Amino acid sequence: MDDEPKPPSRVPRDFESLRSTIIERKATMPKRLAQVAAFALSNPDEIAFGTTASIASASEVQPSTLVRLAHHLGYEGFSDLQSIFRERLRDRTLTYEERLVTLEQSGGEDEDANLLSGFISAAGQSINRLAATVQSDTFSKAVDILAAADTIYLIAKRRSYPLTAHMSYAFSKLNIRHQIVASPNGVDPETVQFATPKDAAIAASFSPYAAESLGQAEMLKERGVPVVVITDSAFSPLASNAACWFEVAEADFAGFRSLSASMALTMALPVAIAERRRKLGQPKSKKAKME
Amino acid sequence: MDDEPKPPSRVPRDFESLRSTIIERKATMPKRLAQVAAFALSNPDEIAFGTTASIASASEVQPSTLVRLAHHLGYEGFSDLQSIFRERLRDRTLTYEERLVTLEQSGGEDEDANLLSGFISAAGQSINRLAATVQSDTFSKAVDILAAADTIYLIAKRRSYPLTAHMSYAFSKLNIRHQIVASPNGVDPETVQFATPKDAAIAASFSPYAAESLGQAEMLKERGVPVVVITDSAFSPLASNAACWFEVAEADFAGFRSLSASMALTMALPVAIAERRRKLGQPKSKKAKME
DNA sequence: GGGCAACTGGAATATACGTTTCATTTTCGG
DNA sequence: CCGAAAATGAAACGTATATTCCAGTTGCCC
Repeated sequence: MDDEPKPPSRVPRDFESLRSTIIERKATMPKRLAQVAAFALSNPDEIAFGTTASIASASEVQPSTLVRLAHHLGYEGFSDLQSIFRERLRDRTLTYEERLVTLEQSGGEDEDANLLSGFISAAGQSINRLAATVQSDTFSKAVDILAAADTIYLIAKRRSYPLTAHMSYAFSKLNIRHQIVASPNGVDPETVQFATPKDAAIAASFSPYAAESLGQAEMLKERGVPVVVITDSAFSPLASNAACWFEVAEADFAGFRSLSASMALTMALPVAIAERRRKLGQPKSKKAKME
Repeated sequence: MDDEPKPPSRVPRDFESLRSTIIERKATMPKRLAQVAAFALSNPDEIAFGTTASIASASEVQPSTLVRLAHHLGYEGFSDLQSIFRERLRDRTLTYEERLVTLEQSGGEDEDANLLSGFISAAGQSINRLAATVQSDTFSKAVDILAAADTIYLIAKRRSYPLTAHMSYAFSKLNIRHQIVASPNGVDPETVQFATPKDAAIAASFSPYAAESLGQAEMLKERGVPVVVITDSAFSPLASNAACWFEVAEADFAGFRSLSASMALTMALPVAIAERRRKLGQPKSKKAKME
């Protein structure tokens, strides 16, 4: 009955602590309690909005079990437990989509503002999609390859060029030897010829794929240089040549595709590479430093 | 009593329609109804989770007024109205922060993944902040200035250079005459000297401000060239020289600041300029086309 | 395998909730 | 300024809700 006298372990007052607590204690819980606890974590919104009756039938337990779970976790009752699930939704920061609706409405007929909000929205969508689909193992593999490289060749033309521009800056700051394949005097093919299998490359290209980028990536592949690819689909001609590749689905607006997601990726890469090298005693970057 | 027989105007079933409906009809509503309707729009979470009693006291009306509002809008009762506010929270897509917590937990000790999620998170924060703080009038003013310009000079060094790189691409695609102030052979000061008061410039720089950018912006200002500035605070040395300026607060991670927000802004600018010129009979871009 | 504690299901209960009702006040046209 | 209609405040009402209680079942230790 008096389950709650638990002075040692404090009761979680925010969703994340509650989540950990449940995961931690689930193994030692009675069957029905564990059952409804699992349901709660996979259907948090159901707990937030439902009633004891509705949740009970959805999770196939008795309403009383919900109260028992709450007591078991140290809460005063189901309502107390429920408040945690509600707080989670309550103060959630607005998504930009929602903010932008407000912006659009306040702006009224202001076409400029609509344009701006459109691009902001596209950027947000891209970021969100990246966050949802990121495969961390692909990222790790890319870092493996690039951290082992002597020189990293950077290939990205036209719309994707800003990615290269930023990576070049970051690599420089981090003492990582690299070479942009974008000369003003047309010696790109020759630049690529200098690459050896001890080097590596990052190639970014999105539909419609720049012919130059494809050709250069192809050439590197033939020379045995591993190429890390950032592109927009599995059907990209770049993907087939890749040692590993990222699929980044950028949203577009007014015909201009966002670069936000790719940019986040290309910001993370240099730092991750530097970090990896630091751990391994920086076999490459040290060399680069000396010259 | 029978308020609801309103076959013509359908009852809004999603939050945004409800919002519009309320805004539209607020003027013709009785005092108390308008009062609680306004409260509902500014405290939607309160409606979603509160009870008639709690909402009534918070908005300083009687509980019955809530039911009256619901009926007035055509709902079956308060609970029906409340469900709209709940749906809004229910299916809201997760914020990346939340997704990334999951990513971090699933990734466990994976440091690479943490780095990546950090950059994604920083990008998302930047976008969100921009969405929240955008002043559309500043944007309009910037477009006014730039649409009237003969040639647009682009100034952004080092970390901000990708912004210029993208704008140059977009301007080219849109047939807008521009000049990047970033020559490989050190003639930037001379380039800037060509500018006249009929031109305009976009300068982007963030702390620590690149001395070159400051100097060139200053020089343009002295020559009477209006400068649109993108920077990170009102105290930026660039802000004082600006014809108009944007404050963009980029989040940073691992010492590298995100460019997502500024990038969204610099994507919107060229399109907005092109659009403005199209409306005004493209007095400048036509000229640029001919030469 | 017996006995005890823990767990579970289902009904009982007190409460809090949304809603309705009605008296009072306010608004506005004549 | 009067009177009808609308709007409002306050209390009463029925219902659905969270919670408790108790009987039945399961699991486990001695």
